[in-house]
Amino acid sequence: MSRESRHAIRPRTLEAILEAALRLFNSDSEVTMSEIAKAAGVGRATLHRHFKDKDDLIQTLSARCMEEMNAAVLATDSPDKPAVVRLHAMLKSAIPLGDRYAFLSFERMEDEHLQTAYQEQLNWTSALIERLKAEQAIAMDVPTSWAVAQVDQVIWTAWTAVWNSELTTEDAADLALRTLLRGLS
Amino acid sequence: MSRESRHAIRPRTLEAILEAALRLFNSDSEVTMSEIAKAAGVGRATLHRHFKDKDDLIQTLSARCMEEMNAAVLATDSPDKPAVVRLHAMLKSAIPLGDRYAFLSFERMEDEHLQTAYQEQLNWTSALIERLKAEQAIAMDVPTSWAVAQVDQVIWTAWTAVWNSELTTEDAADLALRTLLRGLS
DNA sequence: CTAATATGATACATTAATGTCTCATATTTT
DNA sequence: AAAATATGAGACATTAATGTATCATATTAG
Repeated sequence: MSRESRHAIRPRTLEAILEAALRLFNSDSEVTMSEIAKAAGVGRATLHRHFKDKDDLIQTLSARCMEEMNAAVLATDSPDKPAVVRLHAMLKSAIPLGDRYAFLSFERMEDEHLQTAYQEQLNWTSALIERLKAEQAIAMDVPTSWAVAQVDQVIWTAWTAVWNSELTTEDAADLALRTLLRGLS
Repeated sequence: MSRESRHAIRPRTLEAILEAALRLFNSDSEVTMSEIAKAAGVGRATLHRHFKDKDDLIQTLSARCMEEMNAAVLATDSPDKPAVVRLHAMLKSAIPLGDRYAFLSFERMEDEHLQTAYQEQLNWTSALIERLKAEQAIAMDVPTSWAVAQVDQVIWTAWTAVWNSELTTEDAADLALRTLLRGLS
């Protein structure tokens, strides 16, 4: 929402738009503004009133997803506990937000502020990986970048399994934790 | 190339187009035919002469990627050897084709024939997972669908690492194998 | 070398999506 | 209840991508 809106946006309208946009972008990245408006049950003009263009919408949605991810992970984090516990908590928080995760991964991030925020996410995970190594939960000789990538991927895989009703969130988080700890040991 | 071309296509032209298209689609799914033509060093008219529309190009490219994947995997497969050996061989073959893999995963497959071919790929992997279970290389209680997803994801992760010059193909395949076997044990 | 033909460049028409505007209606605020 | 204002619907203009046709040139095949 870069445009200094001449109209304030109603909460319901904003939520409906962002929810529909997230869903549609995840099922097909080539979505039109018309389709988003229709799926959100909102007039096309309303969309253009509040979002300058598709990039503006994507940027707003990206920022929202990033905030939600950060908030969810930080809310359940306990820096004092063992890294394994923290990883488990992180997975349980992040997996239900897998759609946000996927969106952030797929969309190109042209916005610099957002890029650095995403980088901080990766750094957070990197730091956790290092602690896992220090606590000998995973092997030292596994490249940290590899481990971080595995964490990213397993969140997406777990979310997909949950979304397909193959697993519950709990089971998916447990399986993800086990897969990661053993796979990287 | 659904259109019964009034002009035959020259091998170099076809290769240049498909190579450019694969590269561009993987870096941004919203690519125009113009961009593809330009990247391929080919006239825009030539593109439209041989491909009815973007879907036609995607379909042709998808079929090509599928064939290459199948050929590469089957060429190095030894059905008689232990499943672990077969998995390793499969990873070594598939990782260098990670870009094909990614393309097939990202693009929606509207073509029915292609969908079944992709499903066969997944079935092949499923069968391999079952044999790994039978040979006690991985745990019985890991859902096969989870294991298949892990294999898919690790190929993509490994290819990315290779593409980023973080690992060699050999190292990536070894790391992928190790991650999978331990992670699913 | 010559004929056949695939290509590139250009011009042109068509289409789909975008972005803007107005105004009646619905919602919220006071 | 009345005023303020966000929304929906539709008309409209603009733009970007698409798809087609022509013709000179380059490439290939004979």
